[in-house]
Formats: sequence, structure tokens, C-alpha cells
Amino acid sequence: MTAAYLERLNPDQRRAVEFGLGAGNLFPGPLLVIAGAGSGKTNTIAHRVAHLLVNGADPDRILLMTFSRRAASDLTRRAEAICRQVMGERAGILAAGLPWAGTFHSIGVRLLRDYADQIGLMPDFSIHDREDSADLMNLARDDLGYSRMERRFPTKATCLEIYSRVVNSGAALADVLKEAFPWCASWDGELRTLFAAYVDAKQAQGVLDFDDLLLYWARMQADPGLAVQIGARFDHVLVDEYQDTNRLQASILLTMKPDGRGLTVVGDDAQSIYGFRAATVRNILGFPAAFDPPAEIVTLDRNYRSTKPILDAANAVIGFAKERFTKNLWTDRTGAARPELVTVRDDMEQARFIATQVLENREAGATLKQQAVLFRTASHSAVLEVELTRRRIPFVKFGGLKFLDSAHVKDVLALLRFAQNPRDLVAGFRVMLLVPGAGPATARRALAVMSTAPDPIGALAEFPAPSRIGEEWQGLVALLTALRGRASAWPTELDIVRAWYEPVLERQHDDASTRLADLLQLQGIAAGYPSRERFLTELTLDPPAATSDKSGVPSLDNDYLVLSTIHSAKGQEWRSVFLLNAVDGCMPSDLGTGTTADIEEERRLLYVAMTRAKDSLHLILPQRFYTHSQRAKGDRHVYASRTRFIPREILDHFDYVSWPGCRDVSSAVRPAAGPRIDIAAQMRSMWR
DNA sequence: ACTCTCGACTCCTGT
DNA sequence: AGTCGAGAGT
Repeated sequence: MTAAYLERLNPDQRRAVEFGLGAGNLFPGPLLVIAGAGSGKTNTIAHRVAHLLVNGADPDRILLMTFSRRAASDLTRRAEAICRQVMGERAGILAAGLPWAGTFHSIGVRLLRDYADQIGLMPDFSIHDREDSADLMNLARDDLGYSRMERRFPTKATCLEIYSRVVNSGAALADVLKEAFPWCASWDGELRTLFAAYVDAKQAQGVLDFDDLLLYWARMQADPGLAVQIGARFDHVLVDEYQDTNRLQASILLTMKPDGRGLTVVGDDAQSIYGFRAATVRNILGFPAAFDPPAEIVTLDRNYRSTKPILDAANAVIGFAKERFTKNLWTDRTGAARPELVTVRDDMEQARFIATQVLENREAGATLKQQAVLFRTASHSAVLEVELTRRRIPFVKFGGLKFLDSAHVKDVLALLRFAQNPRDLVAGFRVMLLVPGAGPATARRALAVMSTAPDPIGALAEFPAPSRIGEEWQGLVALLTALRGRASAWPTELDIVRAWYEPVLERQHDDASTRLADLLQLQGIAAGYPSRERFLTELTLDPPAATSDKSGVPSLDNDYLVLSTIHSAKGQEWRSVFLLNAVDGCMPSDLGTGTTADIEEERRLLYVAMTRAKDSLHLILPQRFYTHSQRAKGDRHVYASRTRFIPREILDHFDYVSWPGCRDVSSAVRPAAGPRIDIAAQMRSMWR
């Protein structure tokens, strides 16, 4: 069968698709595909999956792990489309899609629920997200008395970060402290005790955190019997974005397919940007040598996305990177425009420049959706968001604070989770504090009673709440009993949850009506899931990524500008890209410039941002920007300089302009925008 | 003993 | 916007 669909690929892509699959051989050795930015990576993986299926692979026995659920469904859809073209009617075998496509974490959950019995785990465990985990860490921290130390003990978030890093990197606590958290090194012993208590608490409550999903999976596979069993479920294992996996994920992979047969990993070491999550570029750099004979390497270095001047500039930036697979992307997309370094006075001007430019682009024929504004840190876009709202330019923001982070949404989810798992202390705590008159002490006592009772909700009904607490306590008990007894079906049970919660909302927030709208939106999302447990699990693992401006979520067919953190922009592309704050202190962020590795990661981050652009790229350099909340005496500004990743030697890859160009004369006379001194603050401080 | 309220302080990236 | 600690209030 001469396959027409293979003709569309370039020779390297074709090699990656066909590797090891000739002449009835269905179980090829390990393959590493180094896929540069814009090199048709997704297309290539989709073709490889399709090629496997066309050659008779069983879709139920293909494990496809990606970085996000969206990437998984993208790939599945494309592979299906190719199969339909090639196989016509016979593609019916793909009716169920690829059942084992998802993120490491979501696959982990499914396997753990399957094998729960054999590893002593309750199959209906609940999953804590980052903040729940931090809250539980805090409970343990309080119990141990660490919150009342003479010297301040690390915050709950820091404790969790340290714990997480130890787990994901497989390093010793002492080493992690020394390298990444030197200011906490003296707490070594206490932290160890704390982590032990944290683990005990999770187990007593039937709760797993994100890290556990990988850790339990890895431990499960450390058992030779189970490793073989699980490995044998899959003929092919494909992993995307391999540069952003950590040690734990690599060990899972290697124990599942020790000889590498059927194993394909794809990634780009130049785009490794999740080191802070313990991802290590070592995984991809060391992949070939993990096998004997070593894995085959295919490099995709032809870029189909960007014009030559943009690509040249990006190559120049990454050219300074310390260590990588040698590869320089090339393209035959011509184009005259070099990327622009645009100097503006401050972040107000930056916002004005972008709004103006975006509208100009639209006049010239680019839709808003074909343009994006990228930034290092979610808060960097605040001024721009105001400006866009003022000019009525619709936008959707990816990254940063999310829908699920707002207190009222978390309250409702905590209610559902507590009903689902009454031993979940974090959920219980949160729920009980909603009742007026109930504080931490009451909640603790009630939860203590529940934790030992065979029927926790029943025990809660018996619990003698202090008399100052009125009927609302009984109302909560009634609600939980109803949810526990499945008094109403999913998702209508959210109606009774909302009925109970609305008065709480009114009492606690001034803007209750906006928040109520969010809850209705949550209910809409809930309707998309078949059951409460699926809803809770999948929402935790795959939360909605975007927040939009206050005017509500633009529906998908509307045109809107994309604002995104660079991290969330991974894998995407736009005709025109603007990068905010391309200055030192933002790129690299002055928070994480401790080690060389940190700096190198920031360099790759800039590279990722630049390679999102197809036709036009603007890097904005505010001459100064304001740092907020430093002093009560008024905001201060700092003078910024161009990011160190674009040194003088490579400046000839850019055009250097300042904005507003033609209004220079008037700006020489007019006072600078933004407060130079905060007189209002001085007035206030006269009387204090 | 416990809850509530207020002001000061901190905010990077995310499965 | 949320967290944390101090101090007032019941």
C-alpha cells in the first residue's frame, strides 16, 4: 500500500512517522524526535499514530501522554481524520477515539483507581489541587506547633514547594534545601517531621495530591509483577513535550517499557521551561543512552511557521544557550520585516502602543484572534487589560489567576468534595467556616468527632455545636446528608448547594451578584460531566485555562485578542505577537535568577515567546516600570534596560524603534505620564 | 475560649 | 485578592 498521506510529509517527518514500522514489524525500538518550534510536530505525531493504526495497531493499546488535555484531544482528532481519509469505512475501529490519551496525571488517576485494591488504596480517593495541598500542609504545620515559632517557619506554600520538589526530583531533602531553598536549610529536621505528618494526614483522609498521582504510579511500577502487567496493557507509548517531564515521569516510562520497544518521545530541549516544577532537560538529553542499543534520533529542523528574519533572531537568542542538541531551525518563508524592539516610556505607553497596533493590524486584515500578547508574569498585563477594556477590544487571558481560584467557586467545590469524601479535612474545614459563628476551633472539634465515626455525616448531625451558632449549622448538616444520600441527581444537586450557599455569599461579599453569575457558569460546566466524582476529578486535573474580561466570556465564534503567559502559550502560534516587558527584571524575572540553570530557563522562555510569531514580532521595552506595593509612601518606578538575552552582538537581527515616534516634540514639554511623586499619600501621612 | 475585624504585607511560571 | 497576626468583642 503506497500511502498518499505520507507524501505530504518532508523526509525527516516521514522518517519519524515510519521508523521501525516496515515489513510487519509492529514493535519498533525506542525513538526520540527532536522537534523544533513550528516544525510540524503535532502533525508528525498525529501521522505516526495514524500510521500505527493503519498498520493494524489496536487503539485501546496505545498510550498517548501529552502536556495538557487539549493537546491530547487535538492529537486524537487529527489522527482520526487521517485514518478516515486512508481507511474510509474501516476507520470505524476508531469510534471510541484513543481511550488512553491524556496527561500523565489523568492517566495516573485511571491506573491507580484500577489497581487500588492491589496497592492498598481506597479506589474512590479524592484529589487535592495545589491550594488544597497547601491548606492540608498548614493544618499539619499548626498541629506540630510550627506556626508559632520564634523564628518564622516557612509558609505553607513554601513547605509544599519543598515537598513537591523532593518528590518530583527524587533528590534528598538536604540537597533540595541547599540548592533551591537555602534560607530554609536550618529547618531540615522540622520539615522532615512535617512532611511525615502531611503524608499521614493524606492517607487517613483518603486524599492524593498531584505529586502522589505520579509517585504512587511510579511506586506501583517498582513492583516487578505490576510493572509487567501495566506495561503489557500497551503496545505503544508516545509522549509529547518530553523536555518538560521530571525524573518521576521518566522512571514511570522506563519501568513500563524497559527495553524501549514501542516507545516514542517527542520534544525540544530548547523549549524546556518547567524546571521550577522539577522538570529536567536531562530526561530528553539522556534518553538515547538509556537504552542499548541507544534510541534512534530524528531531528525536525525545518520551521514552517515564522518568516526568516523572525527565525534568525530567535536562533540568535538561543545560540547563547549552554547545552542542547545542536539544531538550527531553517525556513524558506521569506519576509522583509525584522522583529522590532520598541522602546516606550512606561507601561501605560506600552498598553497604548499595543492597543493601537492591534487595531491597525485589524484594519490591515488580521483578525484579533490572529494576534497575541505574551508576558512572563500574569500581573504584567494588568495595565493593558484596563486599556483594552477602555477601547472595547475584547480579549481572553490565559494563565495566571483562574476561575477555580476564586473563593466562592472553591467554596462550592469544597461542599461537593466534602459530601463525596467526609474525611477530607481541608474541604470540611472550608465548609464549616462558612457558617457564621463557627471558627477554626469548632471545625476542628467537629472534624475530630467525624474522623473516628463509622458514619461521619451522622456523627456530624449529633455534634453539639456551640449555642451561638444558629440554625445554619443544621442547614449545613441537612445539605450534606442530602448530597450524601444522593437526594437529587447530578447535576441538579447543584441547585440545593446554591440555595444553601447564596445567603453565605450575600453576607461575605459585596459583589455577590457577579459571583453568583460565576456559580451559574460553574453549573454549566458541571452539566458537561456525567457524575459528581468525574466532575471533581477532571476539573482538578484540567481546570479551565482562561479568564476573560468582566463582560463575560466571548463565545468562541467571536473575535478576541489573546493575552497569555508564555508558559500557557506553549504549542500555539499567531500571525502577530507582542511580548510585554522585554527588560531585565521581567525577562529574566528577578525572582528566579539564582542559579545558571534558572537563567538558562529564562532564556529558553524568551525563545519560546519569539518562536510563536509567524509574520510579525514586537518586543516592547518600557524605559521604566512601576513596582507596586513596595512602600506605603507611594509607588516607585525603576529604570529598566533591555533583556540581557539580546546583547549588542545580535542587535542587528532587530529593528530598533521608539514610540510614539512622531509625538516626541510634545512629550518633551508635557510632564511624563504616571505619578512621579504621590502627593495624595503625603497628604494622608501628615495625619498619621 | 473562641470568633471576628482590621491593617499590613505579599503576589512568577502550573499538572 | 488572599494570608497572617494583633487586638477587640462576645
